[in-house]
Amino acid sequence: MTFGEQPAYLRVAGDLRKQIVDGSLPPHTRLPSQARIREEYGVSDTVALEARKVLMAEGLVEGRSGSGTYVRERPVPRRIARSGYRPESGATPFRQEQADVEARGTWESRSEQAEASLAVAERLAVKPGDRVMCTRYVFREAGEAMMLSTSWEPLAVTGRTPVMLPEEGPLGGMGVVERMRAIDVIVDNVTEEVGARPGLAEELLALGGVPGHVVLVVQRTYYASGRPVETADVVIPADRYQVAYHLPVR
Amino acid sequence: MTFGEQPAYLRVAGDLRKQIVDGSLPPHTRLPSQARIREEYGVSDTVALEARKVLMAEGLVEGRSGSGTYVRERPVPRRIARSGYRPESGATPFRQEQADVEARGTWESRSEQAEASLAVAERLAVKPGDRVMCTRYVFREAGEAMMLSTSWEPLAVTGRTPVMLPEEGPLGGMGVVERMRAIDVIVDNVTEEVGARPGLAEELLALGGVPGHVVLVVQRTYYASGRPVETADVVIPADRYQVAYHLPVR
DNA sequence: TCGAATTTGTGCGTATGTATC
DNA sequence: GGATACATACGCACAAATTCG
Repeated sequence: MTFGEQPAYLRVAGDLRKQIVDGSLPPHTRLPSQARIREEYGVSDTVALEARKVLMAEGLVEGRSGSGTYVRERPVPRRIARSGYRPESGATPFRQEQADVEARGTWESRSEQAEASLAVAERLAVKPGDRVMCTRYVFREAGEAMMLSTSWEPLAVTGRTPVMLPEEGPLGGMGVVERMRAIDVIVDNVTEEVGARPGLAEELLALGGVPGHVVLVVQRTYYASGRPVETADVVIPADRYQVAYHLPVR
Repeated sequence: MTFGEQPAYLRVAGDLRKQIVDGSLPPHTRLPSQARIREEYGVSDTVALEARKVLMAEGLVEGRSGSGTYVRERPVPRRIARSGYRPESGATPFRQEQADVEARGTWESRSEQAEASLAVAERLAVKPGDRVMCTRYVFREAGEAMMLSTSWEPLAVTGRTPVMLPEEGPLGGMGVVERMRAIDVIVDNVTEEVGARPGLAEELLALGGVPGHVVLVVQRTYYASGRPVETADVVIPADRYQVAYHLPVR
């Protein structure tokens, strides 16, 4: 029966997907049951099942045992600006400006001294086991957790200075660049490496997500004259946020 | 037969997974065929199949039709540089330099005129239905598909010029900035919005993945004096690549 | 409260196509 | 060409959860 090119279950999944994305199957509606799919498309039970599985794997629908398969809501992700660069003229129509999440909501943090792991040591260009200050953050936006961050700073840089603890003292909570400048460390570069993966159970617990949700992971490292002075892992739920960069060309 | 707690296919998948992660089934080795799994675990063909599918969905193994199911290598994701900024001094120890994927491998493309959808029109600051040139790319790195890209350019900018078709003429395949410069459009800004989601079945088919795998999606827009001149959706498999930005501070 | 119908999730057996060795 | 193995497909069965009369 497969005289066509594409497997039957992909054809069925594709048709249902089209109905979902074009809005004829809006969120929270039930899509046809396995039995109805079988009838309407003239396919077997296995094909109908496999097609549903494809859509579930894509996160478009969610199966509820005994009830049905429902179209999931997909909120438009908001943008989190990740670059200090801003256009010079005030009136440019960059979309970015419209929906930027204000960098500062509320946050909690906890700092502790630790020894640099292999991975952190490499990122900070120190030896594994060197003392670092490790700080964990939970950032909230309107009460809702929007990102987790774990930051490491070599004590070789901040040790025995007023800014050793990121969230204490007169410059507490001021940001890496400002704090470093206070001890005459001029941050002039930053690298951000953006990856993505399924969120870990603990992360999604903190972020109010569901197991299987995707998270963005930003590995950020600040440099002062080529020397790394801080590195951080930022974990962001990808269904609610994206990260935006604005760069000059040439 | 399911007197245990968890489904049989999960039990089988779990046992095989353990052998993979603890190294007794190293990369490139073949795991037992469906028939052998059926015998060794005393389960049906369906369960053996389902167990293999779980491992494939997790990206741990890869099925090769007619040959077997093989344990995949799990390389550290490589970095794709997304910014033209480079440090001035040649000897800086930025990790970024070490593993950058060379921007140009091989690629295929197909262009066609189309009408701007609502979303594309907004990104290009044109009216929905305006004519645009739509080009789809598949980029390959050592033969393996590493990213998909769909690009839109308003014909109001490139129409009736030598660079209307991105991949033809003397500047074919030269990149947006160069092509635009040839018609006196000076690209001076770019925004990149990075999100992530489960890949669609067709995307993962093209990228050699499996339904459910995570992809990074970069929405890139080039601007010339505040006017959008090109926008693109770049789809990248997140298990193999991450995107790297290198930015000056202040 | 009870029970019947529906629906998903899981499992079984089989058949065929097709890629690889 | 033949043997092997995966990929797709069909049909069926049953348990658990949900819904509804």
